Amino acid sequence: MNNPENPSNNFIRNIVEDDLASGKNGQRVVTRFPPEPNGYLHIGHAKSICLNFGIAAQYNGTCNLRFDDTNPGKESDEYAQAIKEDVQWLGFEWNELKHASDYFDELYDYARELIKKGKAYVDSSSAEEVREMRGTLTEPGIESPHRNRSVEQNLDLFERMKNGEFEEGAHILRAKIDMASGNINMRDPTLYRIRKVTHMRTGDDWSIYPMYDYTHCVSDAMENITHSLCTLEFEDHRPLYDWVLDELQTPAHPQQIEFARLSLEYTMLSKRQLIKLVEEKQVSGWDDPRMPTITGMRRRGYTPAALRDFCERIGITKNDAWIEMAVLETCIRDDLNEKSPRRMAVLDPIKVVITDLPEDHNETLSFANHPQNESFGRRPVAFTQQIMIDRDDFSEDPPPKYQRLVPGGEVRLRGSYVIKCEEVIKDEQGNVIELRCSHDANTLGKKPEGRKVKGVIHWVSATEGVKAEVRLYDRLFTIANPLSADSLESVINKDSCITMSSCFVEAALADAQPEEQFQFERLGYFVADRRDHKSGAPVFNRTVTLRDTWAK
RNA sequence: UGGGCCGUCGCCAAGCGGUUAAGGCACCGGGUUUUGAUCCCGGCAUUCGGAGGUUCGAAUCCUCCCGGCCCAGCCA
Repeated sequence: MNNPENPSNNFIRNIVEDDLASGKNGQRVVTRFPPEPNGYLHIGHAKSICLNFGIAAQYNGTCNLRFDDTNPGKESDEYAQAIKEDVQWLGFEWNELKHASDYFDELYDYARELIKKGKAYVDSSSAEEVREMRGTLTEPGIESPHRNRSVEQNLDLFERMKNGEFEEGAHILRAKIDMASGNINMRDPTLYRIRKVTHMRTGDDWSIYPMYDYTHCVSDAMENITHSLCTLEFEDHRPLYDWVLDELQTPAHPQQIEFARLSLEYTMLSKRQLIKLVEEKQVSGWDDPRMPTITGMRRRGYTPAALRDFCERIGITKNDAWIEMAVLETCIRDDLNEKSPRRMAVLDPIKVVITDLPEDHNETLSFANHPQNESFGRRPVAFTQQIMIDRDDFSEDPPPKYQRLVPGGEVRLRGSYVIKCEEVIKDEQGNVIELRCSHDANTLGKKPEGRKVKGVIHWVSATEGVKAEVRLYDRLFTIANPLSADSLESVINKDSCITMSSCFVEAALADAQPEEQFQFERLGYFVADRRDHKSGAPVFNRTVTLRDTWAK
């Protein structure tokens, strides 16, 4: 399953393979990823993107990117541009870039065909009346008084709707199916509504816009899609998808197949709710590194390869599955472990003075950039009399099995010498402000003689290191399913973003480029922030911590 | 209560009438290690929501029951 050469099967791949074997679509596999450009893509969309583009790639097919832009007013080119960027960033190339609005003319003509066949009619009932006549889940609906208008009258009204002669809400075009159907989608669904707003592409050309259920199947057919993959909530819409294509002489009749949407613990993948987080400024924007959006994850330092691996690992089924965050984090670590050069950074510094070294001591050490891969090369690291270590790596009252620095104890400075804590300096409040240590000059690249020193801690030269800001991110919510809470606000993790503003990083990090990724040894994987990082003022985001098996 | 769908290890997920019921994550050991990281090795479902039935043989077929999800936008 983890082997890209041999991906685990899923029921959709099985269907595609069966179709290929039977010659159903003449050996063609054509899929599409059809977002509405009304928001940013999130990791749930990534699942769909990987599925659609992945199926196409695996079976020598093609995949289109199609914007489902049938609801002007909610949609914008800004979103469309962002979606294109996200899909490309994830590593996919679409065959054709399409818009549902490309088919507005054909859709209109097909609607006239439906009217002529007596399969569609203009209803002049109000929205409320339509709702009342629809019935309920358990009771059938009743037929509209306008249901039996003549073809001529319907054609005339529909044309005048198109010409903008009526106000919004005055009429709708409905399919004439079955008001008593157990499937509410078949109770004379709306095909067109009047909307007098400017469309992102067609401007004011139209005053009627087709509904999703009518548009999607026709668009799929126009593009000769073979397998139209969508999420489970559209299962009930499939009979309508098929009804429309059965009534019309479209070039093809694609097969709609539904799979379960992604649910990821400790986050939330509802576009509506995500918009709220942005608007209410619970996060800094769509690309806040805590957001489950593609752009947010990118800024967080998640990689395209890791996200693709994640989508492969979680599988495709019809089960309502909740994926643990650990799966995602493992994918990120696996990729970054292999690809990230190592560096040292101290987030919460305590000064350490090596008292048995001259004040101007400055020794250049050579560090491997990757412990398992020599091709990463080496870098110089300055070791000086004054260094910084992380506050967590010193304790006067250590917990059991603590392997770091304690008063009178020894610890290895990574890649350097073994030091011993001789004296603890505190301020008036009793806070530790400095440690005075001695070093064993015979431990550079060698084990100390006659004793074992188990602990290894990272450090940065206090005089040669560079100041930096580091942002520590954590899960956005305190509970696995935030939508189950009374209010989102009550379950937001207040500690999900902690800014450490007086960090010390090794000099080699001053030249990092935005989006460049590193492992800060013993701390985790970090990325130079794509917006705020400057070479004179480095800013890093913690992508994910290292796996930590030490019970805290 | 109408219609549609789903139930295989803590979390995912293969499996499609004959397998000791894959694999991943998590977890628990053990080894290597100047990152408590990585890597390596080992452990982890006599059982497939439950009960009946069909069959030489059932997670796979049938029946009933139990649990869960979706649908009443002129949203997608």
